[in-house]
Amino acid sequence: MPELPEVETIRMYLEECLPGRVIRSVTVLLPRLLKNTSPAAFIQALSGSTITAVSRRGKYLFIHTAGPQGMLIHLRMTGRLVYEAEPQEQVPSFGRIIFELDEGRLIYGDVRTLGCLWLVPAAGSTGISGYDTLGPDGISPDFTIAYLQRQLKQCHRPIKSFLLDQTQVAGLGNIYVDEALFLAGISPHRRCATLGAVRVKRLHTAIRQVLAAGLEHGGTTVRNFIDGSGREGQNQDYLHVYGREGTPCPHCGTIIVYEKMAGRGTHYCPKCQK
DNA sequence: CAGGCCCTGCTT
DNA sequence: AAGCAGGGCCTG
Repeated sequence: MPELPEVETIRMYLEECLPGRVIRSVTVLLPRLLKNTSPAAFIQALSGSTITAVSRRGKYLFIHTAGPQGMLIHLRMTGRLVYEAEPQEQVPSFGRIIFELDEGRLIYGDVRTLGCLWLVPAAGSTGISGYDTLGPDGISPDFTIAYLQRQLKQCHRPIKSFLLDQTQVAGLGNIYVDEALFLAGISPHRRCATLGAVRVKRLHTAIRQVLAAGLEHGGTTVRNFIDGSGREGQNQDYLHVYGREGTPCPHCGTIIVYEKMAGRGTHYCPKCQK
């Protein structure tokens, strides 16, 4: 379940490898991953073009090219992008789309095949609604305390649901939301509009903190995550509540609770988080 | 607002 | 053999 830190970890690696590389050919092993184009149009548009940059907004990766079209990718649950400088004989496990480059190759792999790839215009809006409506990125300067306070004030949902909403803040997923709420001492059930200024500020700090920690540790590998070079992250060793139900809260010793909220597994300390 | 859907591999 | 993992989108 790649969230902002995992996607950014991948982006940073690809940014080292890909710019300047020419896409020689594309093999689409699983056409249904292409959401707004046929395999033929996809291959036609990208073959021969030179990759210029790799950017990220929220959990989306944007592979920019020198041509009129770029590629937008969402890894969803189990997508992965791996660059092989020296391609092996066989396609790696779960390889779904292969980009042969002038040097090496880029492989989009996906166990559960829930990921999405789109062909998008190089400039202007992409026409992909999930991307065009993203809120400020969780680690960007645009995501300010004032912005957070303003949005929360007019929202009556539980805070967990708000934080998972990519149009409010981009990049948080289930793991980092549970962690941020723990650090901020806020219950996932808490209604947004009832949060006072002190707690909003604490939440803002906590969001920044968990994302920074995730990045610093190369992402969180709970099940499937590997980075652009095929390595696992280390941030799972630093989680406070996610996946720790039934164990004592690191602050007060109360047993961490697990329950379903809006279809998501939710982990929190009923004593520390109010 | 909750719940279903998509998906597969691992756990129970 | 069923349950579970859940991001984003869709429906009721």
